[in-house]
Amino acid sequence: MADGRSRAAQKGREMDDRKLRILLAVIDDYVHTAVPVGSRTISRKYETALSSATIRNEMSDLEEMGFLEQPHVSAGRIPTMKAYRLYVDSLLSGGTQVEEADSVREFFFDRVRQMQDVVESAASALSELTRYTAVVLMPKQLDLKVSCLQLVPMNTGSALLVVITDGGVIRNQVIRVSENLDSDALYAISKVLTSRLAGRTLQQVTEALAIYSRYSGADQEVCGAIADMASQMARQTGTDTIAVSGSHNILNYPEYSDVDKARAFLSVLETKDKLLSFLPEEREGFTVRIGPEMGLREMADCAAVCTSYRIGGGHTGTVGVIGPARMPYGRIIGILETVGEALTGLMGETAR
Amino acid sequence: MADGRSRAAQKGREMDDRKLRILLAVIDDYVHTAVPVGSRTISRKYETALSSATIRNEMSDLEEMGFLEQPHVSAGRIPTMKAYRLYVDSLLSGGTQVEEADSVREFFFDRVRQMQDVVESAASALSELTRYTAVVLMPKQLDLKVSCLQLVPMNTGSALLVVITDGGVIRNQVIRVSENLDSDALYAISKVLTSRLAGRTLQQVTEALAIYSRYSGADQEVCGAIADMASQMARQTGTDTIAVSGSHNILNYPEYSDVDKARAFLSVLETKDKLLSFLPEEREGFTVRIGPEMGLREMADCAAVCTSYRIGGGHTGTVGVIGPARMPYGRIIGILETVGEALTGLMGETAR
DNA sequence: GTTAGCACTCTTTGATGGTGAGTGCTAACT
DNA sequence: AGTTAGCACTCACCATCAAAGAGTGCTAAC
Repeated sequence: MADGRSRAAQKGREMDDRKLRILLAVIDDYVHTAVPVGSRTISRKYETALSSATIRNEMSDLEEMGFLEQPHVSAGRIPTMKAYRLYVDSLLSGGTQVEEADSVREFFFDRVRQMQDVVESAASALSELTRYTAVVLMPKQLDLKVSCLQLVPMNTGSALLVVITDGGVIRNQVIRVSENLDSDALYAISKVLTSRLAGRTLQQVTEALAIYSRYSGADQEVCGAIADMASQMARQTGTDTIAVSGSHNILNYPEYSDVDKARAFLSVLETKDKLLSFLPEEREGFTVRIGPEMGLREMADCAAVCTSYRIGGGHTGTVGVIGPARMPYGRIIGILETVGEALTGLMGETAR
Repeated sequence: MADGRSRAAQKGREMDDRKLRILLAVIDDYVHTAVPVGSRTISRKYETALSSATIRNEMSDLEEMGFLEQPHVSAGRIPTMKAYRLYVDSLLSGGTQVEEADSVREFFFDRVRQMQDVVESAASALSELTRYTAVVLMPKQLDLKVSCLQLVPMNTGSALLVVITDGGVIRNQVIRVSENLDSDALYAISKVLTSRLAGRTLQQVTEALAIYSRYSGADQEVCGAIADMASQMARQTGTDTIAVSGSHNILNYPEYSDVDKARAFLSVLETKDKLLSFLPEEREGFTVRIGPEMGLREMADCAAVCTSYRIGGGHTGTVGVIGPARMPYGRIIGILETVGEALTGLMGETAR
């Protein structure tokens, strides 16, 4: 029994180069066909030098090692979550191929560029490119500082309040103002407001205005509206803003030909909390969650590939792709890298 | 043969009150259960005074008249598109019940209100309330007139250009400006621009700026950007802006338990042209397209219920619900009425 | 260490027969 | 005449069963 642990007996249980090649071949084939892959397939399509029997032996070992499994005893093998994990890890350690950079950029240029818009078109571009579900998360920005406030006249009695923050986040809202304020008067108010409030966080603006409005009788109305908006912005930028696109792409994949499964998947995407639960905290590089790592029963056979992008002020957002565990990770990571870079670029531009 | 057309022979083919009641009962039952309904069901649940045999005779007549059909010879009956049409027409001629007004309004109030946002939250509210797919169309506005242009300083070298039109449509974009323009200088430019351009349509603004920029050397950059934006806005507001929400609700209904059907449905929603093809031109009241009236093979067993809402300037947008032909039209129409009114209210507010 | 051969397993597919819901028709009833 | 009971008939649905095919594990030979 003691030599059950000897080198010879262990031999079959160690990962060697050939085993790895076979495993990758199985993964590759399964990713494309979604059909359990048999030894003969590998023998003919990938390792033509080896016979199916040899492959069979190796696959048997790989199964014992936990990288493959059989849906039933006489079907081919399919990769386990552990196999995908290995596969992804090997991808991430090497460099990733970037080929689709051009088409990615094309997707962006035609569109209006403002924070929200950018986030949405990024999601839509990403889902179209990958044919999976794309998620883009706007960074939380609890410490946004106001850099400019301006009132733009609309009709008499109403004006558009524009707030610009250092992160480049722009928000505007229509407010009611006293009817005898013309364009110049509004501008004068804007200047005063900006000089007093610039550099403060949204939270501080809310507080400051509560005090300020006591002293200025006439503009009380305006101050109230601004305070409202500031606190609303603070709330909004403190919460996560999410853009999801291409959620129905999931229907293209046979693992979701069961409508109930598809519905479960889609309903997770609708539930902000659940969605956030498996999107990683901001961090460098790529994060890949596979199967149980997602932490949700409904997502037990899914995977999520995420990366982060930067906007001004040290804030980072998250962008990712969600699909069945059987995904072409290499391609996804390549696309995601480009999209992440494009986002960093565009957000920078908007923010500057 | 001539008296084959006599009153007696025709008798069974005329719609009388009892036939109508039975037809409505079949529709009602089928709408809720999605199962072909048999004579016995009607006899027990609806027309308890009549025996199943009598119902059977009437249903047979109704089938001959084209209001009912049998999926196969010994199944119950299901309503035809013609039946839904009759049903909807009778609903529309009477008043509609509005019960859910409160919950509709609640849905709106928490949200940011700006044109685009309003349209989107309307779609989302509508789909959540009805559990069907909701579509909201922003009105085309080819004749929008600029009422105000203003440059708001951001960092040095860039400014936010805000354009306000008479329809209340607000658009803003970051543009680069000469670095030695401070807040006051930008305001001065804004005043000049507004005074020269106010009242013109976006198209005219584009043209005017092409000329104007020849004379003013320094601000050429700014003018170019404005011209760009104006033409972009003109293009955008000339095109239809569509918000679709709850498209996956379709999966809740058994007629779409076939994934291929669901996919076909969803892909229509993604194709702007197809989507627009069955949304009615602006018109008063409710429009209901049923089955073949949709004009798309993929939508042959669907229905769309639409109504319109008004924004300032005589423009009207469209809001609608899409689902299987088997829909609780009464409820849908009620909800749609409230949403339409709410939209008219909110858009008015934004626009004023 | 690799491969050919073979028995075995288990899904898939198609055919078969029974069951039940629902109909149409006829004859009797009001 | 309109309504109802009764009955034969049809057809989807379901379970059962057998044949086919794909793929494996094991053994023996190379």
